[in-house]
Amino acid sequence: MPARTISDEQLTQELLGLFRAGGFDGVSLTDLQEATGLKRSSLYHRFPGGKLEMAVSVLDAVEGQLREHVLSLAKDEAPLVDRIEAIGRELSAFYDAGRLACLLDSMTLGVPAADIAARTKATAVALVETFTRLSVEAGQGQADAEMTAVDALAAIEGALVVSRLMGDRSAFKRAIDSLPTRLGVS
Amino acid sequence: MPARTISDEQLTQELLGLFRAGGFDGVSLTDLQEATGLKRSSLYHRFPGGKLEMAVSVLDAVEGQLREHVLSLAKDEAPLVDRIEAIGRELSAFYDAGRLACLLDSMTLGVPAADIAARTKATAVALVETFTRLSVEAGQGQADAEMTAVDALAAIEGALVVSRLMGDRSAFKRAIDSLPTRLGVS
DNA sequence: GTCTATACGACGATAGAC
DNA sequence: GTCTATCGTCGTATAGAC
Repeated sequence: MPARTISDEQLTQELLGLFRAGGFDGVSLTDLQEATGLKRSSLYHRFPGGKLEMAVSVLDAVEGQLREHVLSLAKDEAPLVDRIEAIGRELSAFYDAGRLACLLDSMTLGVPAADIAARTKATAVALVETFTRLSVEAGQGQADAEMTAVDALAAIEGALVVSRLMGDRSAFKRAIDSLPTRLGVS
Repeated sequence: MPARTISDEQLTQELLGLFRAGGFDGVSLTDLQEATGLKRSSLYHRFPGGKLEMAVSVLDAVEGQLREHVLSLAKDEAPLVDRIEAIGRELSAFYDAGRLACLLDSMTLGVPAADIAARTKATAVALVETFTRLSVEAGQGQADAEMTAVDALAAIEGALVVSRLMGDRSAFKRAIDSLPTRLGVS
């Protein structure tokens, strides 16, 4: 079995970079082969389902990374504020302080394939559930906690859009920095 | 001069519907001719610059509508809260209570053409400037007003993304309803 | 596992009849 | 002003050699 010239992890990261910036329709197989250094047919060897399978694979990888490296922080032993701030730092790193678009936004334009709609929704729900738990822990009632959780996610997503539109990253920083307050930590 | 089978206004509205939902790359000329009832070549007769000119034309029309029907409300004679609420109602109508995506988001994915980047930015700036003026009028200092204005726009944009992701329109309603408070009206 | 070569449809765009 | 017909390119996807 000949060695792979690029690892699955690296491959997924390159695909992620393109899909998050351009969306599903905005990225061509030519773009993908240039970014990965693999020819079309090699990409099809790795992803027999073609471009759709590549996109789904990226979404799965992102949800996995998110759960493992970000949302898991919510269950640490540290004080509540510290955990929320740690999550904020991880999110800021994932979006390169607001310079990178959100995959959930770019992949849901147009009429997304069912696989894509289901996975983007699941990832959004995972984020909201974590924020909700933190907010409940901060003392909010369940209903209020769910609302503030959704609004916190919206603040981040919106800040990323505005950052792209106006080239001003300060809104993203505020969305991250305000996370503890938003979730109800005095 | 033979009569036009579809008015410029109707034509632009159909193009807007497609571009806001699918973004520039996500919409094909075939989509456009089906939505407008005009054949490719007729679309090119109206927009010699092709798809890019159609997109730019839509962006210009939206900025015009926004200035005329929404932002103009900021200069009415009514009390400040009433004017902000009126703007909220117009924005809610424009986005069909959160069911429709924002053109500024969908058109800036990928590497947008220079014309598109310039116009989306100009429209975003127009919104922020109006929000800023209202916030200053509410008693905030200039720097604070600019921040809250950007955050208010981000809240709306983010709520639209979340609405699309999770199918929950309540976040959009909250973003609109909280507009007066956000802009500093007690 | 990766490559070259190719199939074939959809893409944006244009020419010319009416 | 709208149409039919067509161009050349790029899209996704596949076959088969190495």
